[in-house]
Amino acid sequence: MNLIKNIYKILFEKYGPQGWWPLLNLGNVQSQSGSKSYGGYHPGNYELPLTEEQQFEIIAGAILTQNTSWNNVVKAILNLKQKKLLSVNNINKVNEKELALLIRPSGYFNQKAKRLKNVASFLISRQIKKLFAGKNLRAELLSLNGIGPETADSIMLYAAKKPIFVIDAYTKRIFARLGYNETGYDELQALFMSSLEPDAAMFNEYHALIVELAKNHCRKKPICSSCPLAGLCSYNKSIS
DNA sequence: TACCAGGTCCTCG
DNA sequence: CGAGGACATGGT
Repeated sequence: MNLIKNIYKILFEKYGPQGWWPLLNLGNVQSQSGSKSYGGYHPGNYELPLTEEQQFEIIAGAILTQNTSWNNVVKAILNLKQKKLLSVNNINKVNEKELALLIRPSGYFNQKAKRLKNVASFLISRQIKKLFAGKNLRAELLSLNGIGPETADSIMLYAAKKPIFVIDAYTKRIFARLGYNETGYDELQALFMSSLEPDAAMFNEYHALIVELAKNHCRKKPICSSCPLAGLCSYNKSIS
Protein backbone atom coordinates (compact mmCIF):
# COMPACT_ATOMS: atom_id res chain seq x y z
CA MET A 1 0.00 0.00 0.00
CA ASN A 2 1.36 3.43 -0.90
CA LEU A 3 1.78 6.16 1.67
CA ILE A 4 -1.13 8.27 0.42
CA LYS A 5 -3.45 5.30 0.87
CA ASN A 6 -1.94 4.45 4.21
CA ILE A 7 -2.52 7.96 5.51
CA TYR A 8 -6.16 7.70 4.51
CA LYS A 9 -6.46 4.44 6.38
CA ILE A 10 -4.93 5.91 9.52
CA LEU A 11 -7.16 8.97 9.45
CA PHE A 12 -10.32 7.00 8.78
CA GLU A 13 -9.57 4.59 11.60
CA LYS A 14 -8.92 7.51 13.91
CA TYR A 15 -11.89 9.76 13.04
CA GLY A 16 -14.41 7.59 11.20
CA PRO A 17 -16.83 8.73 8.47
CA GLN A 18 -17.29 12.51 8.38
CA GLY A 19 -20.59 12.95 6.56
CA TRP A 20 -19.65 15.74 4.18
CA TRP A 21 -20.89 17.98 2.57
CA PRO A 22 -22.85 19.48 5.51
CA LEU A 23 -26.35 20.45 4.35
CA LEU A 24 -28.95 22.47 6.24
CA ASN A 25 -31.54 21.11 3.90
CA LEU A 26 -31.08 17.41 4.66
CA GLY A 27 -34.61 16.19 4.23
CA ASN A 28 -35.19 13.16 6.45
CA VAL A 29 -31.83 11.64 5.81
CA GLN A 30 -30.31 9.14 8.17
CA SER A 31 -26.71 8.03 8.29
CA GLN A 32 -25.72 4.47 7.46
CA SER A 33 -24.13 3.94 10.82
CA GLY A 34 -27.54 4.45 12.40
CA SER A 35 -26.41 7.50 14.27
CA LYS A 36 -28.64 10.38 13.35
CA SER A 37 -27.33 13.18 11.20
CA TYR A 38 -26.22 16.26 13.06
CA GLY A 39 -25.46 19.82 12.08
CA GLY A 40 -26.00 18.96 8.44
CA TYR A 41 -23.43 16.15 8.50
CA HIS A 42 -24.59 12.69 7.49
CA PRO A 43 -21.82 10.19 8.28
CA GLY A 44 -21.82 7.06 6.15
CA ASN A 45 -24.46 8.31 3.74
CA TYR A 46 -23.05 8.90 0.26
CA GLU A 47 -26.36 9.40 -1.52
CA LEU A 48 -26.51 13.11 -0.96
CA PRO A 49 -27.08 15.47 -2.61
CA LEU A 50 -30.37 14.07 -3.87
CA THR A 51 -31.97 17.21 -5.27
CA GLU A 52 -30.96 20.22 -7.33
CA GLU A 53 -31.72 22.37 -4.30
CA GLN A 54 -29.18 20.42 -2.29
CA GLN A 55 -26.68 20.63 -5.11
CA PHE A 56 -27.11 24.36 -5.18
CA GLU A 57 -26.70 24.62 -1.43
CA ILE A 58 -23.33 22.93 -1.81
CA ILE A 59 -22.32 25.25 -4.64
CA ALA A 60 -23.33 28.29 -2.60
CA GLY A 61 -21.55 26.94 0.48
CA ALA A 62 -18.39 26.31 -1.52
CA ILE A 63 -18.32 29.96 -2.55
CA LEU A 64 -19.27 31.31 0.87
CA THR A 65 -16.57 29.33 2.64
CA GLN A 66 -13.72 30.76 0.57
CA ASN A 67 -11.05 31.67 3.13
CA THR A 68 -13.74 31.73 5.81
CA SER A 69 -14.59 29.50 8.76
CA TRP A 70 -17.60 27.24 8.26
CA ASN A 71 -19.20 28.66 11.38
CA ASN A 72 -19.60 32.02 9.68
CA VAL A 73 -20.89 30.38 6.53
CA VAL A 74 -23.67 28.66 8.47
CA LYS A 75 -24.97 32.04 9.63
CA ALA A 76 -25.09 33.26 6.06
CA ILE A 77 -26.78 30.10 4.79
CA LEU A 78 -29.41 30.32 7.53
CA ASN A 79 -30.20 33.84 6.37
CA LEU A 80 -30.52 32.63 2.79
CA LYS A 81 -32.72 29.71 3.83
CA GLN A 82 -35.03 32.02 5.74
CA LYS A 83 -35.49 34.15 2.63
CA LYS A 84 -36.00 31.07 0.41
CA LEU A 85 -32.78 31.91 -1.37
CA LEU A 86 -31.18 28.46 -1.39
CA SER A 87 -32.39 28.22 -4.94
CA VAL A 88 -30.77 29.01 -8.27
CA ASN A 89 -33.80 30.86 -9.55
CA ASN A 90 -34.25 32.99 -6.48
CA ILE A 91 -30.58 33.90 -6.23
CA ASN A 92 -30.77 34.86 -9.87
CA LYS A 93 -33.70 37.18 -9.17
CA VAL A 94 -32.68 38.75 -5.87
CA ASN A 95 -31.12 42.18 -5.72
CA GLU A 96 -27.35 41.93 -5.35
CA LYS A 97 -27.18 44.56 -2.63
CA GLU A 98 -29.83 42.76 -0.62
CA LEU A 99 -28.04 39.46 -1.10
CA ALA A 100 -24.78 40.96 0.12
CA LEU A 101 -26.43 42.05 3.36
CA LEU A 102 -27.82 38.57 3.98
CA ILE A 103 -24.47 36.84 3.54
CA ARG A 104 -22.58 39.47 5.49
CA PRO A 105 -21.54 37.08 8.32
CA SER A 106 -19.49 35.04 5.85
CA GLY A 107 -17.14 37.91 5.10
CA TYR A 108 -16.10 39.35 1.71
CA PHE A 109 -19.83 39.73 1.26
CA ASN A 110 -19.78 42.10 -1.71
CA GLN A 111 -17.49 39.83 -3.70
CA LYS A 112 -19.39 36.73 -2.71
CA ALA A 113 -22.77 38.23 -3.58
CA LYS A 114 -21.45 38.91 -7.05
CA ARG A 115 -20.04 35.39 -7.27
CA LEU A 116 -23.33 33.81 -6.23
CA LYS A 117 -25.20 35.85 -8.81
CA ASN A 118 -22.60 34.84 -11.38
CA VAL A 119 -22.87 31.16 -10.77
CA ALA A 120 -26.67 31.23 -10.55
CA SER A 121 -27.05 32.94 -13.88
CA PHE A 122 -24.55 30.52 -15.36
CA LEU A 123 -26.38 27.48 -13.99
CA ILE A 124 -29.63 28.75 -15.42
CA SER A 125 -28.15 29.49 -18.80
CA ARG A 126 -26.68 25.99 -19.00
CA GLN A 127 -29.34 24.13 -17.04
CA ILE A 128 -27.86 22.52 -13.99
CA LYS A 129 -28.89 19.00 -14.98
CA LYS A 130 -27.26 19.07 -18.40
CA LEU A 131 -24.22 20.82 -17.02
CA PHE A 132 -23.61 18.17 -14.38
CA ALA A 133 -23.97 15.45 -16.97
CA GLY A 134 -21.65 17.22 -19.39
CA LYS A 135 -18.02 16.56 -20.09
CA ASN A 136 -16.43 19.95 -19.45
CA LEU A 137 -17.92 20.76 -16.08
CA ARG A 138 -14.64 21.62 -14.38
CA ALA A 139 -13.40 23.84 -17.19
CA GLU A 140 -16.74 25.61 -17.37
CA LEU A 141 -16.78 26.26 -13.65
CA LEU A 142 -13.22 27.56 -13.75
CA SER A 143 -14.15 30.01 -16.46
CA LEU A 144 -16.49 31.79 -14.03
CA ASN A 145 -15.22 34.77 -12.11
CA GLY A 146 -14.98 33.79 -8.45
CA ILE A 147 -14.56 30.06 -8.98
CA GLY A 148 -10.98 28.89 -8.71
CA PRO A 149 -9.62 25.34 -8.55
CA GLU A 150 -10.69 24.51 -5.00
CA THR A 151 -14.23 25.80 -5.36
CA ALA A 152 -14.57 24.11 -8.75
CA ASP A 153 -13.34 20.80 -7.37
CA SER A 154 -15.54 21.03 -4.28
CA ILE A 155 -18.48 21.38 -6.63
CA MET A 156 -17.20 18.53 -8.80
CA LEU A 157 -16.78 16.18 -5.84
CA TYR A 158 -19.49 17.14 -3.39
CA ALA A 159 -22.27 18.44 -5.62
CA ALA A 160 -21.67 16.40 -8.79
CA LYS A 161 -20.14 13.34 -7.06
CA LYS A 162 -17.31 13.12 -9.59
CA PRO A 163 -14.09 11.45 -8.35
CA ILE A 164 -12.02 14.65 -8.26
CA PHE A 165 -9.70 15.25 -5.31
CA VAL A 166 -10.09 18.60 -3.57
CA ILE A 167 -6.94 20.41 -2.47
CA ASP A 168 -7.16 23.14 0.13
CA ALA A 169 -4.86 25.10 2.39
CA TYR A 170 -4.98 22.30 4.97
CA THR A 171 -3.95 19.69 2.42
CA LYS A 172 -1.01 21.83 1.32
CA ARG A 173 0.11 22.43 4.89
CA ILE A 174 -0.20 18.84 6.08
CA PHE A 175 1.53 17.26 3.10
CA ALA A 176 4.26 19.85 3.03
CA ARG A 177 4.98 19.01 6.67
CA LEU A 178 4.91 15.31 5.84
CA GLY A 179 7.73 16.02 3.41
CA TYR A 180 6.05 16.02 0.01
CA ASN A 181 7.64 18.33 -2.54
CA GLU A 182 4.51 18.83 -4.62
CA THR A 183 3.55 22.40 -3.92
CA GLY A 184 1.16 23.75 -6.55
CA TYR A 185 -2.56 22.91 -6.67
CA ASP A 186 -2.45 20.79 -9.82
CA GLU A 187 0.70 19.01 -8.76
CA LEU A 188 -0.66 18.00 -5.37
CA GLN A 189 -3.96 16.96 -6.87
CA ALA A 190 -2.15 14.77 -9.39
CA LEU A 191 -0.29 13.08 -6.54
CA PHE A 192 -3.53 12.06 -4.85
CA MET A 193 -5.32 11.09 -8.01
CA SER A 194 -2.46 8.92 -9.23
CA SER A 195 -2.12 7.21 -5.85
CA LEU A 196 -5.81 6.41 -5.29
CA GLU A 197 -8.58 4.59 -7.12
CA PRO A 198 -11.11 7.08 -8.53
CA ASP A 199 -13.78 6.73 -5.85
CA ALA A 200 -15.96 9.75 -5.11
CA ALA A 201 -17.10 8.48 -1.71
CA MET A 202 -13.51 7.87 -0.63
CA PHE A 203 -12.28 11.22 -1.98
CA ASN A 204 -15.14 12.78 -0.07
CA GLU A 205 -13.99 11.19 3.18
CA TYR A 206 -10.32 11.81 2.59
CA HIS A 207 -10.70 15.53 2.12
CA ALA A 208 -13.00 15.79 5.12
CA LEU A 209 -10.55 13.79 7.23
CA ILE A 210 -7.73 16.12 6.20
CA VAL A 211 -9.79 19.04 7.46
CA GLU A 212 -10.39 17.20 10.72
CA LEU A 213 -6.69 16.50 11.19
CA ALA A 214 -5.81 20.11 10.42
CA LYS A 215 -8.27 21.41 12.98
CA ASN A 216 -7.26 18.98 15.71
CA HIS A 217 -3.51 18.72 15.23
CA CYS A 218 -1.95 20.15 12.11
CA ARG A 219 -2.86 23.74 12.86
CA LYS A 220 -0.75 26.67 11.83
CA LYS A 221 0.80 26.20 15.25
CA PRO A 222 0.81 22.41 15.32
CA ILE A 223 0.00 20.06 18.18
CA CYS A 224 2.20 17.15 17.21
CA SER A 225 2.28 15.05 20.34
CA SER A 226 -1.06 13.31 19.89
CA CYS A 227 -1.17 13.52 16.08
CA PRO A 228 -2.23 10.26 14.43
CA LEU A 229 0.38 10.85 11.72
CA ALA A 230 3.22 11.57 14.14
CA GLY A 231 4.90 8.30 13.23
CA LEU A 232 5.08 9.32 9.58
CA CYS A 233 6.04 12.93 10.10
CA SER A 234 9.36 14.51 10.91
CA TYR A 235 8.03 18.03 11.15
CA ASN A 236 8.66 19.80 14.40
CA LYS A 237 9.39 16.75 16.49
CA SER A 238 10.35 19.11 19.29
CA ILE A 239 7.02 20.91 19.56
CA SER A 240 4.43 19.52 21.97
C1' DT B 1 -5.42 42.18 21.16
C1' DA B 2 -3.86 39.85 17.36
C1' DC B 3 -4.36 35.95 14.61
C1' DC B 4 -6.84 32.79 11.90
C1' DA B 5 -10.37 30.79 8.80
C1' DG B 6 -12.47 24.61 4.02
C1' DG B 7 -9.70 31.25 -1.83
C1' DT B 8 -9.77 34.12 -5.78
C1' DC B 9 -8.63 38.01 -8.54
C1' DC B 10 -5.63 41.58 -10.05
C1' DT B 11 -1.29 43.75 -10.69
C1' DC B 12 3.50 43.85 -11.19
C1' DG B 13 8.14 42.08 -11.96
C1' DC C 1 4.74 31.80 -13.40
C1' DG C 2 4.88 33.84 -8.13
C1' DA C 3 4.70 37.18 -4.86
C1' DG C 4 1.90 40.68 -2.75
C1' DG C 5 -2.34 43.18 -1.72
C1' DA C 6 -7.46 43.51 -1.48
C1' DC C 7 -11.54 41.58 -0.01
C1' DA C 8 -14.40 41.31 5.76
C1' DT C 9 -16.74 38.86 9.50
C1' DG C 10 -16.66 36.29 13.85
C1' DG C 11 -14.35 33.01 17.16
C1' DT C 12 -10.51 32.21 20.39
